[in-house]
Amino acid sequence: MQAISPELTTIDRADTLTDMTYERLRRALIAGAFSPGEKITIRGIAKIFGVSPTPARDALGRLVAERALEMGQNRTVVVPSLNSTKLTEVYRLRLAIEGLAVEVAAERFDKGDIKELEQIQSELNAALDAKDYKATLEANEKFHFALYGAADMPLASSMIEGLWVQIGPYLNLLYPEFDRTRKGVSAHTAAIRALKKRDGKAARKAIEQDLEHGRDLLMRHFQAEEES
Amino acid sequence: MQAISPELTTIDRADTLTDMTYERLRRALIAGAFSPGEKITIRGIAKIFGVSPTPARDALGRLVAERALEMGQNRTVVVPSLNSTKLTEVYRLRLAIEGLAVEVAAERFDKGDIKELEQIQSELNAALDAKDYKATLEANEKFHFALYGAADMPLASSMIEGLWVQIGPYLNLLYPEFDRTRKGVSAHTAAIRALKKRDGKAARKAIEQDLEHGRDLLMRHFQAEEES
DNA sequence: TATTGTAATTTGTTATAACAAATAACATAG
DNA sequence: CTATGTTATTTGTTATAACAAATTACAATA
Repeated sequence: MQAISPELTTIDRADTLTDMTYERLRRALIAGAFSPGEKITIRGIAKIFGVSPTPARDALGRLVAERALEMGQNRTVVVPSLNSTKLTEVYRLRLAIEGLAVEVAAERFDKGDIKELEQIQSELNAALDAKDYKATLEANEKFHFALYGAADMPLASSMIEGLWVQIGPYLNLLYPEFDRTRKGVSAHTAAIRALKKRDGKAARKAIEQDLEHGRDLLMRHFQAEEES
Repeated sequence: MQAISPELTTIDRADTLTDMTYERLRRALIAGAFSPGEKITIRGIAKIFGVSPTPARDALGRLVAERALEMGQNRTVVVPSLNSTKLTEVYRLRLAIEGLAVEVAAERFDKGDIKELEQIQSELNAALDAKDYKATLEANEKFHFALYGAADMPLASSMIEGLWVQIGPYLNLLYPEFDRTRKGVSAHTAAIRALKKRDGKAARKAIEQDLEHGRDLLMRHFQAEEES
């Protein structure tokens, strides 16, 4: 009954208001539009996005379930704040899960995937040269998720996304240090080189160094802050 | 203002209907009360637990967000079914995350924690001797989460819980094979022995062997099924 | 001025209603 | 008997209303 033709595929139904509210809120959180510790109310979100409280509540519930937001003791939703303890846990998990994903992805990486990765990396370099940090962050995110996507591990991908939301608002802190040393760039090129050779262990090492570099920069920042 | 006395602590407010519906549904899923592929409706859940559609919908949304349930294309919620591909991913993640948690836990394990673990293990042995598989599964779950809890990694714990929900309904399939060889028991005792010596690597190895044993049993079952 | 008690407001929770889409049931035509 | 079109029912989505708990605003008191 299903016609096999590129013109005659199933129509994907429009997103629900809940889906759209969720996605917009999620992007806003990663972009750092809300401050850590800030309270987020159902009616407030509903007013911002022009929807009724129901989809706003659904979206908040979803974000709390995946720990992108925290449920306070009085059932008020707050933007979680990072400290060095939580940062340590996030990076231990990132190293474990993203490291695993890279290793698995390396087995399946083909010529086309490499091409795409190199394309993204040149975008990243261009953004870095232009001192456009926002574009740099976006390209960095694209790079990592293009890599992990090749592993074909949907559960791992959604876990990784959850971890990124935790630290997303803080990634701006990596600059301009990240630009100065460009250790991230060399780690990415090392990863590409390893993937070409289908060397999963080496690719994992490269991504681990990329992550550890970012972790150390963030950690230095938090420890300096927590002393005061 | 906060009085420091065991009698004068904050009153923890009662769970909401959403919380209770969520928890009951979650336990029911792990216990295998629903068949894989079965559709779960908002009003159906509402009727079962005697609540209005709102908390039922909230609970379903939460379970979908943490992938314990799947959202079908027509927005109907269905109980996910396992196959060998998904099983492979779940166990890769379990080895990575639970392995990490054990290693971290080993650093902080104290005498009291060991005592508790040995207590749970003797419960497990007794249940196994009595051929009470339900109690065995419960003790096994307690053992693992007591172990991971000591790592003090809340994000990791909730991720692990999410992975357990995926395979929960299938763990019954491990018996009676698990009873016959009792490889699980020897892996647990090896883990306890390693924890006493504060040897994180060895403890990780022991838990990895425990998981791999279970994985292999399940994998054999799925592959036999998928041939037909 | 600082603290306390009260009133007003805001908040989360839950139930209900209305609607559109999806599914099931059924009758009709070939 | 099978395939099709129609109707009825069930379903998810969304908005709204009512309530209790939490928060805030504010006045009265010390």
